[in-house]
Amino acid sequence: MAKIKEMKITTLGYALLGLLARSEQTGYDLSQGLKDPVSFFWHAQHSQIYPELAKLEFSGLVKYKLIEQTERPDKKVYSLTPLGKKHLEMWLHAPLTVSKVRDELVLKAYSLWLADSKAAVQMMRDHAEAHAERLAEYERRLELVKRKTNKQPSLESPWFGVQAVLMRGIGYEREYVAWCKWMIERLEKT
Amino acid sequence: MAKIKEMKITTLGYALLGLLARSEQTGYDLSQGLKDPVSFFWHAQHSQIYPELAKLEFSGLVKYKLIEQTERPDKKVYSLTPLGKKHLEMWLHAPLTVSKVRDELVLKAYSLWLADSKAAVQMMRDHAEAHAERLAEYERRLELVKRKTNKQPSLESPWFGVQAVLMRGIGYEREYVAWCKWMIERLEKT
DNA sequence: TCCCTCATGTAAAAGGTTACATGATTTA
DNA sequence: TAAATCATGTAACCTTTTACATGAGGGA
Repeated sequence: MAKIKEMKITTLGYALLGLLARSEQTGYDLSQGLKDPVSFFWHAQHSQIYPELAKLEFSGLVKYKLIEQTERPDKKVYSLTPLGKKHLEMWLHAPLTVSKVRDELVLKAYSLWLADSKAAVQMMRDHAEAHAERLAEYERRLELVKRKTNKQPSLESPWFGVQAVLMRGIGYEREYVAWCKWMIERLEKT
Repeated sequence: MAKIKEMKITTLGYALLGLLARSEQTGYDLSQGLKDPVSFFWHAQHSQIYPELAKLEFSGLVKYKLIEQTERPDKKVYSLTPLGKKHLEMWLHAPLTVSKVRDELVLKAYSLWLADSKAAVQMMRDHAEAHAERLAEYERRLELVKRKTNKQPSLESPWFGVQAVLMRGIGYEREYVAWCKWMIERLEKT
């Protein structure tokens, strides 16, 4: 009656399954993948990824081939098992509550009536610039998707996922820049 | 040489200081305050707030009066000390890197090419509705700010902080709804 | 020479959620 | 009668970050 190989899959686990559904990868690759472009909505350090992969493997959701290398450390190339794909699909269809936001800049804005307004303007300028850069990067990537798929990916193509998250990223960053600019204007005209 | 009363202040600590800079409050009040409207960009459970307040008090950033009550449990009314205000202002002026986003719906969107598109549409509809409700709520609150401050709060008024975060909230939710609608359209026309 | 990339892990600490614990009053 | 509000806390657990650990090869 003992429950074997049953472990609760975390959101990070599903993030990894989602990446592996596209192509087999090493833990190292995945830690890069969770930077770019997935990093926009989910991120993790390699110290979290390696143990998570071990759990997924133990639960039979992923498997790996060991590739021996001479000039580089050996590597484990992970791929989805049919069970892993099934679990990923189950997760996709499960209901989800709205994710909570944590944004330290907005938290600061809440107390900005106590701050020096010149310093506040400078802070907002810096963030406007950082978000504008991200916006440009996502727009560049969306152009790339268009080129690779002839205008529009089909709904069954992994490129659809890329398009979907880039669209969200673009909207998010564009709106963030607009807010920073509104803040700057408000702070500047006494 | 021993370091006494020196503790690193967490972001939650600053969130609490920012609330106490507006008015003295109990831990209970603060846990409500971190729901509404601050919850949009920072949130915490009371189990995190009470120990954090104790730390802030130990460090001399806040103090409290014990109010004895007969029909209700006794309460501690916290307020900012001058040191607390100084630290809050220092934090406001400290540089800040861009906050990372964690959004499980966008994570799902990335793998949505594997899902049933009808179910996906339903999920997007639910989220569009939830975000539209928040949008309406923030807009209602912004109207209230306008009425309370005769159109526009001054930069030195705490209402400016409220206006700032509501503006961000409104932009965020409006853009989120727009993305959900774009997703629905894409998923519906084959 | 120093830093970056590839490549995998572990350990410790910090941050955050869920559950446990108590108990009177008010509202549905 | 059941749930919500007021009011404060602790304990256990889970998640995430930062630091420790190793080591070869390539580029500035």
